[in-house]
Amino acid sequence: MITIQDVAHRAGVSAMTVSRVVNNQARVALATRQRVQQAIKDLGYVPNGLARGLLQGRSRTIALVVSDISNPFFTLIARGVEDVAQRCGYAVILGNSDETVEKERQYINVMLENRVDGLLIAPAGRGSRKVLDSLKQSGTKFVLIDRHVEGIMADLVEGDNVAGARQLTAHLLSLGHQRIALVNGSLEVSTARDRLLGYQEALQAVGIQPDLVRIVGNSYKRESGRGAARELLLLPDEQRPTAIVATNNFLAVGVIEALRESSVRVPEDMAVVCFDDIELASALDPFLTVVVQPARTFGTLAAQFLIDRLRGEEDIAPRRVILPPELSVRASCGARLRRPPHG
Amino acid sequence: MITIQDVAHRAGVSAMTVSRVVNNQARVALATRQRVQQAIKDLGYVPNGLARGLLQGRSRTIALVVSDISNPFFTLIARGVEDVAQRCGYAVILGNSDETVEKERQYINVMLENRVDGLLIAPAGRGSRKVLDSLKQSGTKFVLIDRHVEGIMADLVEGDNVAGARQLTAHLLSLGHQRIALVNGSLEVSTARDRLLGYQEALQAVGIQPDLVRIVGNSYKRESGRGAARELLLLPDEQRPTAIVATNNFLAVGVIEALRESSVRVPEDMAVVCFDDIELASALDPFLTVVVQPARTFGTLAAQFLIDRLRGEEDIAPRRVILPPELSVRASCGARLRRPPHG
DNA sequence: TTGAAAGCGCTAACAT
DNA sequence: ATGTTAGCGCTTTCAA
Repeated sequence: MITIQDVAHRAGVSAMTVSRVVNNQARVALATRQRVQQAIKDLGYVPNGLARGLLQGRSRTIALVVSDISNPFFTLIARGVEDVAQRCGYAVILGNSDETVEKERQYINVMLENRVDGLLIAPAGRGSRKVLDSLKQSGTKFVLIDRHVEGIMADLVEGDNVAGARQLTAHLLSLGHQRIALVNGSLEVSTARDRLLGYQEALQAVGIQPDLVRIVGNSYKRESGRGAARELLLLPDEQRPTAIVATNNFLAVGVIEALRESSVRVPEDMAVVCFDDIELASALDPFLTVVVQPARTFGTLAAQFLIDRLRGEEDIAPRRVILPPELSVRASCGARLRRPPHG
Repeated sequence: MITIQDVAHRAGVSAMTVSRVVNNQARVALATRQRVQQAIKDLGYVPNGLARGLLQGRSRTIALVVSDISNPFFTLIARGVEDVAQRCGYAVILGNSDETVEKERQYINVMLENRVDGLLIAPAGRGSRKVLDSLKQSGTKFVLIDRHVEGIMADLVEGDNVAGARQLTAHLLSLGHQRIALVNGSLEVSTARDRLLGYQEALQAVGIQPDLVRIVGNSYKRESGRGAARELLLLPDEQRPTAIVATNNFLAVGVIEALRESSVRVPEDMAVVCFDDIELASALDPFLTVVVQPARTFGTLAAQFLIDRLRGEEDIAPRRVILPPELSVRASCGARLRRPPHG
């Protein structure tokens, strides 16, 4: 590897001068600067960020830890983060926690070893509190994305999950549905808790008992949605829901798969609505009503917050932003309750 | 920050001993080891990867540069890469080139500054050759994903794009279509060139001139697909295609959007097939025939290849893997040509 | 405007 | 089984 010394030697100057050129510092004679730049090109010199980072105590790198990057919701967040980071001169290291606190902890540790300047985290659950507390203690900057954790005061960018779930449920009510089930992820995650709340609020507001709740263990997975829907279909006719609120895109897909298995048509026989857009699908064949969150903005905002902190906003109180979701109504005709509720 | 010296001091040993404990090296007395581990815990010591990397000349970090992480195809690749990297003790730095050679070059440079041990790259185009050549020259390990570049011999994992396009086109022919258009991305990218080839082969095999080709400038973007489809709709009836092959998921969505704008029904009035699955959508509402590629496997394989190289397979010839795509036929009834071709 | 010296935190190589 | 020395490539500080 070419070092700064090599360049210095070739250009007939000291390493310091080369350093100054590389970092665009002022006090270098034009002629010298050009000579140095030529040497850099000739030798193909690439500064060693590790050495620089070691010395300066920062790496110009930030971490993004989400549950699963292959969820389009987090993908969009990643894209937003990456854009902002890039513009501000930071590289992004990626980690998937798979919704487990343990894997999350491991990742965060790796990130800390790599001396990331800060972290963006969608915490896996309440158990994340421990790691986050120790991060806080060590003075490491971080921003929470999409999910909060009780007892952790930190910068946060999330959606209004209560309102979103309320809107979805109210939408179904407005179409005439009375028996509305909720298929929800593990309550470890704040989004699941908040969405449950919104669902309950909407039903209670019209005097309906919110008792058709299925909490899947294995959070927000397609398989879980499928299992939950199967259970619901086993209910006797007069208890079976006529509509299902799935609290996330993966769950919704699982639910619909299970319904199709049993030849239950969507939305004619069973209305389905869910949180999170289903990306390209929606453009193609509008089929189910969803609550869309500005995921990319989650990413850009959070990254911006983090970088602001890194630039020295030490003692400013944590910024907590709650972005409003948007109800995107589709297939509302099909979803309208056709037969009067049984029984 | 806590350094190894601090730990050494607290445990009453030398830094070397601490280092040995941290790295699980053998020759440390059990008692000493425990004392050191206690000190590490007490102080919350996290080894400095920058210092270690500087010394050892490697960072245990690899780079992934794709055109756009928010394309589900690349998302899945990223997930595969991340899994393998994680298992092998590497962190992954992410970059989006947005299909521009210039942004790609910048990213690669940043990655090199961060002293990544190797790179996984889906090159933006033929212009990528320059960067890749210089990577090669500098001895930096890299693996190409999804796209090859003329003149660059390196490890490669891609799909059989010629065969895939041939299958899509043949499928349409088998349904009775004769005027089949191709909406393709910029020929800068190898996938676009190969897909064009497959399309041409399939048509020529049955004696049809493959002249209904639209190459969009702005590679593989939704907007481009929309524009191309609009153009095709402007053709006089007897020239207008009855089916469209879109060479990527984004283009397909754009095409379908444009068709819907003009009240052309898919697939009844115009059949559409495309490369790349449309993720969750396909599970929900099978509507168009696609060529699915094992994207996640692209990622895991490529990462494996890279890591193999990093572990010292210096002089082994480049491994070039071409994974077979799979034609997933859907909505074939609707896509069958109904009216005999005009004219 | 330029350079010399010192040291960031760690571990390879060599003692003991 | 443990310790000492030296130096990875860079920049901060001070001097010229």
